[in-house]
Amino acid sequence: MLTKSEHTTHFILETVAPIFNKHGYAATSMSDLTSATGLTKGAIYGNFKNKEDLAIAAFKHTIKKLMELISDHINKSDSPIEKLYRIADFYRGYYPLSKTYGGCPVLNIGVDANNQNSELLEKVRVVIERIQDQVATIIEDGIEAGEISTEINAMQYAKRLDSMIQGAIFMTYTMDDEFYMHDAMNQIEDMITNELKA
Amino acid sequence: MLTKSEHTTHFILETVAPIFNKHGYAATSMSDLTSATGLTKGAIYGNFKNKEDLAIAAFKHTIKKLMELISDHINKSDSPIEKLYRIADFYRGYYPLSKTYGGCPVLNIGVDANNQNSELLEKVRVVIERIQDQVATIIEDGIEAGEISTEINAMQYAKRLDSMIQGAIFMTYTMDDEFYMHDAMNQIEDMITNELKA
DNA sequence: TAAAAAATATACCGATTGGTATATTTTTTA
DNA sequence: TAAAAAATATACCAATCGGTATATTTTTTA
Repeated sequence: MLTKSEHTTHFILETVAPIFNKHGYAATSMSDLTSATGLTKGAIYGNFKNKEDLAIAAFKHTIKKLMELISDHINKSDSPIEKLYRIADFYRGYYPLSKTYGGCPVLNIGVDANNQNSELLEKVRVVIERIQDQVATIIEDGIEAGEISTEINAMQYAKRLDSMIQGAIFMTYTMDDEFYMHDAMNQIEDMITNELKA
Repeated sequence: MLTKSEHTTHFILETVAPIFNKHGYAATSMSDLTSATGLTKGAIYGNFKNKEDLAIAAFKHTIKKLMELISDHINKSDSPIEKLYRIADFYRGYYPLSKTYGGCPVLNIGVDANNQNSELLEKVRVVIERIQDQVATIIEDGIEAGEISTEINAMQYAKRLDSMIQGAIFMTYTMDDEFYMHDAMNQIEDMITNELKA
């Protein structure tokens, strides 16, 4: 059973994460957070050392939830090449989904933390590397299974896909137009079919 | 000849634009700007209505300089298809170049302004649309000149290229690794050669 | 259920925020 | 070069900032 403070910690993160994600670190004030949670500074500072610690915990909280969602979606299939198609399929619905978290945390916190908060930036980098490692592993599994061409450099391809996805996320949010996301996923599916398949 | 205040206005924009671009709107304080310029609030508020007006003017200032650079680079060739290759070539050097402006203003201000400053976001959108229109026009010229396949949807392709470029910019900055930019430009060159060419 | 401990609220801190009214200086006009 | 105008500096404003010490309340332990 969760203790009272564990409940409060979770509640604070759940409430606060979308605010940091939407507005950025500097533009989010502690009073924004107290009024959103209905708690006082005493409660928040009792559970988190300071604003930066809270922002980092909030980022990790959102990432954990998102990573579980995408993992669940991918692992509905066992075939590596099918898993890649499933990644594209997941991101087709990413705009409305990520909106419920206040936007894409990798994009928003990545840009926000650059030149501003090196500790937070480092967390973003670790997440990006983890995502790319997972995609590269799927590609390598596909090569081993004979589904994917041996010509493919798994890590390079994982980075290329990640870069295309992040670009589509940025454009979709900035222009408020899902065309970018859908077009990028069409392109990625074509790449899987025409470049990756053995 | 420039008047005194025109000089000052230009000097303020030149000094202030990279700061807004790097730190974002909320994280940039007026005292950051007075100490960077060596001017007082009186001087700055004499030339700009308020902080938001200054941020908008600073964004436009950087965009104007960047657009001139890329236009000059592209227009060294007359052939539409060569112009497209030249776009890729321009962005190969974009990381060190844009660093001198405090980063990519479209990416940084686009993310920063979303959910925060609708007026600034609108300026970013107008710039993105202008860039895409110019690329689409080059593609259309290429189709008319028989250099580019008639199968190509110019506007769709311009958006796709733009999205890929923005993704590469984000990844390059966030990971501090030019691999992403170079790999994306290799990919774009391949697309021009294998998908666009008539 | 009473005492101890943990969690939360209250009240406050000095520093900084964007912005302005006015005084001073510099530049331009005549 | 003197007067008018423009540009800049100074000094100040109320509001808000992140953070903390302490009081109060709630929860847990015994």
